[in-house]
Amino acid sequence: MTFESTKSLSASLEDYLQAIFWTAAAKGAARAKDIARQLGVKASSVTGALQTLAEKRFVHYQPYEAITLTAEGFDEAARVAQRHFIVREFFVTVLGLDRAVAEEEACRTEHCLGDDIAERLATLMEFVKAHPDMESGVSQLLAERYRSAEIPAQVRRGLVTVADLRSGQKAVIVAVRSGGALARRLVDMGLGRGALVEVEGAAPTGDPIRVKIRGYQLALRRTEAAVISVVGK
Amino acid sequence: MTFESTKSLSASLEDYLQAIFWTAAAKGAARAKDIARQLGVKASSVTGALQTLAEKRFVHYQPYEAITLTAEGFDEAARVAQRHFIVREFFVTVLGLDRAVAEEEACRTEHCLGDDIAERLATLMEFVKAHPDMESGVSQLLAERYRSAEIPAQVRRGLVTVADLRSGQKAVIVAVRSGGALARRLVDMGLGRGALVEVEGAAPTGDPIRVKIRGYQLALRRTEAAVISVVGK
DNA sequence: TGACGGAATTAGGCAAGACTAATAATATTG
DNA sequence: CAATATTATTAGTCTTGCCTAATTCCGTCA
Repeated sequence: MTFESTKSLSASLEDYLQAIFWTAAAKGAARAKDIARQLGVKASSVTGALQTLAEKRFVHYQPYEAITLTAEGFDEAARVAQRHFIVREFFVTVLGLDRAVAEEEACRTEHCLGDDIAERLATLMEFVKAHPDMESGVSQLLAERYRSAEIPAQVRRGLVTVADLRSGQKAVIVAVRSGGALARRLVDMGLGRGALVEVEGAAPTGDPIRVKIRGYQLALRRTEAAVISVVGK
Repeated sequence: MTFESTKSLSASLEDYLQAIFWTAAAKGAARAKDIARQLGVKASSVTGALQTLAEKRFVHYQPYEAITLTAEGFDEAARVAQRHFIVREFFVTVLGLDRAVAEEEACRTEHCLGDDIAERLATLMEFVKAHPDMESGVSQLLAERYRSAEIPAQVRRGLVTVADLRSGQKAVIVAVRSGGALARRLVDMGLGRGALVEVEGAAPTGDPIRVKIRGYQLALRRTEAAVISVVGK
């Protein structure tokens, strides 16, 4: 028994499908050469990919003839292209990325996001566009945070702290951002780089926060928790 | 001349690094067996990956001994883990995804998003949390749109239409969502499934929209444009 | 119609990353 | 301390996806 056709496509095959999609839309059909040029691969690689896609019934392929998509191939290509489009527009309009950068990132992201997420992103984008105050609020916050190329590394450090974790969550400490005595005291308590902390709970006010580290329980003031940068699990 | 260490890691090696990161945080060091179990691979695959990671100076590795991360390995692992965390939390808190689904999607997405985008997502998430009206507005919109599992396919069709495109953008038509006479008229004008349209411009009011199709220019009323589902380029 | 040039295909190689099977090292335990 | 059990490593295979080099096909033009 042979399984000659599987539904799911690799990132690479999705790229071939998209190249055919756009070329066929513009010219009626694609030639191997067009595809090779678009994807930056050699013609022989295209032949191989076409054979695989034909086995999976996504393209009409006869050696030496023009290539077109089957109905399933068209649907599949349209889905990938739609994800690409939505993700890129989201990166540009909501996250304020440069168009060229967004395009490049979208080329990778289109292969790893499900349709479901792409649709939700589109909905979010629509919502943001419909509320100009939010659009400007977000873009202003992003702009002031990423004004300088130097900033991101600083921001990254402080993005998530023990104070941001939910009850029951575990995290690894990556830095204690505080000079002098406080930092030393925290490190002495075991709260150093690489240590695993688990948030046990917090008082209703959110202060203090009970954490567990190396088996010991500890109560941290919110101000202390907020200087401990972590990576959450 | 040999190049024994390259900076960039494959998705697979990033996974190994993360597995070591979490295990080492919990137990001080990792064993090949732990890693194999976490990643669902055989022990022999782990050995291979460790050799590669050791060459790249991301892990301290001596055959048969416990495995720990180097300083660079820790940084790299923390960055991947941070992307994972941010993306998952974004999927859950902003996009309203189920935690389990979000976790799974994050496992793939962590490898294809740049740190820059992850940070911007975190900023957006922070903004949303700080504006309860936005949070509830988005979640309400998402909830009513994805109430039923049947809906997504319907939604997908109508997500992007000719009316949503910017001037100069190209797109492929995937469906004309209109019964009877209008659909027939549009298809007769060449606006059928698979056709490439290019938006030439729109009147200041956004109506009518001038498009080019197969070399011909055409003016579409906004109501017409809005029933033509496309995939944007 | 036959020869040429460009385009496409085949054949064979290489790297990554998984696997199995066999072997070697370490741990455990009587 | 030796026998056994567990864990890790090596060796060799398979698949995917790219490559180069050699060959084959097709259209054009003299």
